[in-house]
Amino acid sequence: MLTIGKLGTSAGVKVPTIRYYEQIGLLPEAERSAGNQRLYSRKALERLAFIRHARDLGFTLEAIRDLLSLSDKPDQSCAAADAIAKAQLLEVESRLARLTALKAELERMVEQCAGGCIADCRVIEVLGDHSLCATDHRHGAHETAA
Amino acid sequence: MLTIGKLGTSAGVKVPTIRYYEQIGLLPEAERSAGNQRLYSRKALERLAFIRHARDLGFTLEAIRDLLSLSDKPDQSCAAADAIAKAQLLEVESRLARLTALKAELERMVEQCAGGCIADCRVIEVLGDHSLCATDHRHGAHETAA
DNA sequence: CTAATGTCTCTAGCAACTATAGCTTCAAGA
DNA sequence: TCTTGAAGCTATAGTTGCTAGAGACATTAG
Repeated sequence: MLTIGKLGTSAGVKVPTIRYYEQIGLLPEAERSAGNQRLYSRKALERLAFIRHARDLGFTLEAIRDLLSLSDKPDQSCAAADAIAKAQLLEVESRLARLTALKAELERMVEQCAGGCIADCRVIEVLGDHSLCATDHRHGAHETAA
Repeated sequence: MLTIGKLGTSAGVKVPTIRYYEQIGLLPEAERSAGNQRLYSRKALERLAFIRHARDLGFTLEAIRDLLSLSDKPDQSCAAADAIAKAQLLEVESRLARLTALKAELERMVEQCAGGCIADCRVIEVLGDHSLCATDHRHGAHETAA
């Protein structure tokens, strides 16, 4: 059995984050030692590694919750898991498209800056006037995860 | 003079967001009508449009605060503004790189899923085992803005 | 045995809003 | 003029995914 610290190091997750996952029900309540400290099995480590990996891939905790409950039912169709992954892929693709446009706009902005004073600064000017932009980066989906 | 609603529509910013910007000092306190309602000038509209545009380009409110205070000093060098824009460009580029890796991994995952049952699902399997991944998307910078 | 480290709970904070409740003000129609 | 409905006001709490701190207890190395 692992203490919370060992578990965290093994899975690459910080200790308070593990407690947080338990608190929101993403991890089951851990067993406790005589002195009330959390103890974790190999299985718990696997589950946490799963969460960690899915987070790294940008899945929300809600999506991970669903994926975990699916992975607990090995006999069911994987259509649902597939759908979640596909949705995440779409998310990532749309963010990618948006970021690509942003990058182009920022590059344009930075290139045009001749380095004079603020009054002549293209950075400030472009920010103040969207019509100076080449691409349509308006009202984009603002994101939360990587 | 514009009411807060008109201002919001003109700038493409929601009314509560405008009040929030005022609250955190990004917008100056608005003038008030006899009945205590906020009233905005053309200048206020420009300032809000600037903020909106910068947000669309992914600048944080902190960065925008700096850019705004710079834009109020037209005689100074634009080096600082330039630096902020360049930092933002770097940010966007690093997010882009990360997202590109994520996309590849998600595509692999989704492609490999044969559509059977959970026990055979590549999506679940790959999530459970990082070593099945092609790229290094581990411990990436998790972001907040677009 | 003691000191250092690890763990415990609880609360509050971060960004950047969004939503709700319960009130007042305003503009337009009857 | 009255009334109704939209728009405005304040204040507070919620969102996501953690992170940081306080103050107390547990464990372990020397």
